[in-house]
Amino acid sequence: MPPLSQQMQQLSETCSHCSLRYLCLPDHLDTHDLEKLERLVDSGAPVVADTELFAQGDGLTHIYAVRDGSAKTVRIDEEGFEQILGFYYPGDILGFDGFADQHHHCSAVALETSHFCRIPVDQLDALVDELPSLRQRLTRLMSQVLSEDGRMMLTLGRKDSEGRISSLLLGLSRRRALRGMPATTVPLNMKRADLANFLSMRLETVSRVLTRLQRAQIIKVSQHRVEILDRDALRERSSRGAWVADQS
Amino acid sequence: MPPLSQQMQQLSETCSHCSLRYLCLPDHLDTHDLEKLERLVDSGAPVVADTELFAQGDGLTHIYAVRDGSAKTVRIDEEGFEQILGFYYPGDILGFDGFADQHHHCSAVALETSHFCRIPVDQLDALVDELPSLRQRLTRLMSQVLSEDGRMMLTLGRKDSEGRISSLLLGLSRRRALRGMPATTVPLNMKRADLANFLSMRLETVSRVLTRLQRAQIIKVSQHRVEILDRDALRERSSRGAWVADQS
DNA sequence: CGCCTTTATTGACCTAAATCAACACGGCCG
DNA sequence: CGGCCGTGTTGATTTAGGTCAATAAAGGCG
Repeated sequence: MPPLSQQMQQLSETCSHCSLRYLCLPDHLDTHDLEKLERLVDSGAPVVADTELFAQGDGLTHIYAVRDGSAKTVRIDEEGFEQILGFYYPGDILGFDGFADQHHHCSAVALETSHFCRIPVDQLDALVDELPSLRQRLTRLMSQVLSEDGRMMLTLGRKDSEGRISSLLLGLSRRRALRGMPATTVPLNMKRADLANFLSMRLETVSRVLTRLQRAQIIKVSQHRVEILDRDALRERSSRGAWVADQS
Repeated sequence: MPPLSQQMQQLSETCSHCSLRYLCLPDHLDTHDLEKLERLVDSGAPVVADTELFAQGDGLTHIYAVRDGSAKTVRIDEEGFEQILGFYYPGDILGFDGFADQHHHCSAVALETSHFCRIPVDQLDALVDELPSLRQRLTRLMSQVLSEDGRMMLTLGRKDSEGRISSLLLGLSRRRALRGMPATTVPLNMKRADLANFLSMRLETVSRVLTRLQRAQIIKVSQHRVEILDRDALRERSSRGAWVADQS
């Protein structure tokens, strides 16, 4: 048996054996195309917590897939305001927004010590011209993000604090389920301030809502881990908060 | 001289002569590639106000480019809440979010009597495999949307009512400038309720803010048209409202 | 281990904007 | 021309959640 480090290396570099291949880029590629993609992928050294994977404004050289661990993307707008745009888990792709002008429009930061697959954009680009299946896969992934963004705008715009937290928890739980992980336990690896920023609330409010939901026996909070006790109640609250729009 | 109808027909179907080609799909395509794209484009009949171009859930058969007029996209989420996702002007593309699963995730509705270029997705898809330049163009356009969505989330999350309205007005103005139209006059072709829905405010608040800005000599409102009198002040207010996030 | 910094919770107060409600305007049709 | 309905404006009241402030855990480090 090869030493562990070499084993990991191998694991990291073969999409074909990756347990996340159906979530990630490789989905829907045949073995031949997949091989070609694999050759581009390079799994770098582990990225420690709070380290930037890429920074807003950087040229777009790579896109990244989360292998293990987690990350957030942050954007600082023209006026200097900071907004967390999303949290990313194994199988998620980081960097799509850089295709617009070949520069990243947000920074990506590891939430914990994590591993990422790096894919050089120029080579990917060339390969995409060669493999229609890969192009289609990329298009779909981007389109998915688009459609999730829509959902997020709705959450930010229409839901009250309880609705936002509930939606977030359900969303994280759903994404865990997709990855075959226990969906009743949701680890909140990010800080309260990150949650608050992402949901556009104050961290005091996040705290309050979490304890309120806990008192209502809907969740059980323990520092950086939430147990979902009553999923239906959570769903109910995630929509309750939303207000109906006026008729146009 | 050919009759007007025929003249328009011709105008509609040749991207090469379209004044919007640098905003729209054709940008960066050479004449040869452009010709091939042109053959796909079909400009249908005029779409009257409040008519659906496509409906949420419809299969993705075409994507659309606004030729003249304007449109909005609306999404109704699982819980029945309605959210306007965006307003679209000449040169903008509608339908990108359908690539995820070949179904539209929102409806598109004309705000006024408008013309759209229809592009059949299956043929576009085939052409994209053939023309790397077109693929790149599409990727960039989608990526642009992604990056604008980010900006919008920031607006919805962090800005107060004045900031939201100001940002919207500046945004619309900027987009007019891009199209070579007078940027100090911004027509608000949508209803107040649409504005309110889009910005996640109540229509009363929209009204109040507009009059407040008018009283401050920053804009001049007349039913469905806003004159920007003091752009700097508007810019100032568009950021003033935003609150700073807690440090992570 | 104990100190100090960072992160999280809880409380009291206040403000922006939602809500409720009345009213005004403009266009359309009889 | 006058009434009516859709649309927009303005006012009074309420409330969710932001703000300020104090306290409590938790984690890091000499």
